[in-house]
Amino acid sequence: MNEDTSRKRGPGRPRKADAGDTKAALRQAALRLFARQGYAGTSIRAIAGEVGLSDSVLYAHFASKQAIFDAVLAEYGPQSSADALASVDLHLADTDPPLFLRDLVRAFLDEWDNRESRLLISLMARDGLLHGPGLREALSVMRASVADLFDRWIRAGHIPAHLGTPQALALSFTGPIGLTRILHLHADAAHRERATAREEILQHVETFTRAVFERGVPSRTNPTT
Amino acid sequence: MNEDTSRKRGPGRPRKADAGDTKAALRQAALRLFARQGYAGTSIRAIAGEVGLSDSVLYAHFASKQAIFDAVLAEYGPQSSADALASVDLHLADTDPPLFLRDLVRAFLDEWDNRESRLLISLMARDGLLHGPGLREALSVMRASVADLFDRWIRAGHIPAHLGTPQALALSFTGPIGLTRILHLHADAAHRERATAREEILQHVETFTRAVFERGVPSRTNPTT
DNA sequence: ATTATCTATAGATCTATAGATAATGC
DNA sequence: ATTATCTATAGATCTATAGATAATGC
Repeated sequence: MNEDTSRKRGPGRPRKADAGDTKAALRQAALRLFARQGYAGTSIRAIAGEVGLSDSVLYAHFASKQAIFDAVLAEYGPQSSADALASVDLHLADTDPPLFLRDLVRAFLDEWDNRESRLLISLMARDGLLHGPGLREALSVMRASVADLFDRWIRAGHIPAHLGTPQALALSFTGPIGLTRILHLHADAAHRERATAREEILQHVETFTRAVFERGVPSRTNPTT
Repeated sequence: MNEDTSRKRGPGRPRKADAGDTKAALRQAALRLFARQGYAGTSIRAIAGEVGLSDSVLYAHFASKQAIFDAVLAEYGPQSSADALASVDLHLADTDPPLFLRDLVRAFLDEWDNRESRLLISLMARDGLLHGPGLREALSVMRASVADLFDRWIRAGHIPAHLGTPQALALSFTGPIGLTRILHLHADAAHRERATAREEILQHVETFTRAVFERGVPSRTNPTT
């Protein structure tokens, strides 16, 4: 996608053929290195080196090291989760809530499994970003919208009212998903680890819907030894 | 507990009265700084400065910077959770599982709310320790023992067998707890944030037990505000 | 003699800037 | 003239070591 790094560079502006989007390449390299080694553990030199350029090139594109980090976060940071939501059939939310939740989670899992999402998780697991205001707000918005769904389902009789508040249900539902994402869907996780994580999340969704939704329950099963 | 840092130090071994446990003081300072600024973001000098000593003192107690980090992890790192388990009445596990779970979680919450546990969480939210083998193994052991409980309860008829495997139930139960701990029970969290986190965890436990346990509709336990 | 601290310093590395160089676009 | 790169370097800071200094314990 980018420059031919095997060709030796000299001073001066490169030929048009060698151009490419240097700034974007630097941002991507910075994301990779920040994710693996953290902010303080990543040097300007290392970022430039990844792209095959001289150190000082960074300062032609960004004002400072911190500015690079900010640019990375702005580009890849906590997004609105509109993408994953858009791919779900919202009609199901009223007709078949368990199926709707399953589809919703599947859509998020697809989103979370790609390389950039995983690099973002690795990045956030460093430099204290897990405890920063950005994630807190993103999660707060997310959980509120899930709580709205549960509120609707309780009032429609799909969920018994005595189980808990919509907010409590939202935490019980999203908690295992969020934890598993943070712990296992990161950049350094092997394929096997990620596959297991996805399976466990889907099993949680099944367990949760069977335990919570009114209609999914066959009348009474006697415990068999 | 430690030295009187207001007194000016000169060269040479300090008077006995000023002694204190320098190595422990250095470990504690290192934990604080590593938790707040990460490994690469914390200098030998900063650690020594926290204790009010000269930089090179570190090398009288530890072989290298990395050795300090390792010593911190060995001292404060992922412990066996024996402490929290010991304080719970194991007899309840057979007679009143929901009450047992509530007590168990309360014991963990008390443990997790102290300063050192929170510093450890902050430390792990940096330097990639959330994705390291240490935590993975600790969590694996923990989840397996919770799964054993659920297995027992399913076979004793306390939980319907159709809801899910003991492993799935263990994830559904521990997930929201673990996520909330990681996100909110850290060193920089305000008192208010932590109190809310504890409440949410306990609400999840109530919701979960009501949804999962067979006898879980003695409906009016008590109105929790 | 041993221990625990200090000062001084070597050598590496880091961020950032200054100024040179060469291709581009007008 | 502008843009995108380069080389060279300043100044700060970092880890680690060497050697001095003073209290302790035998």
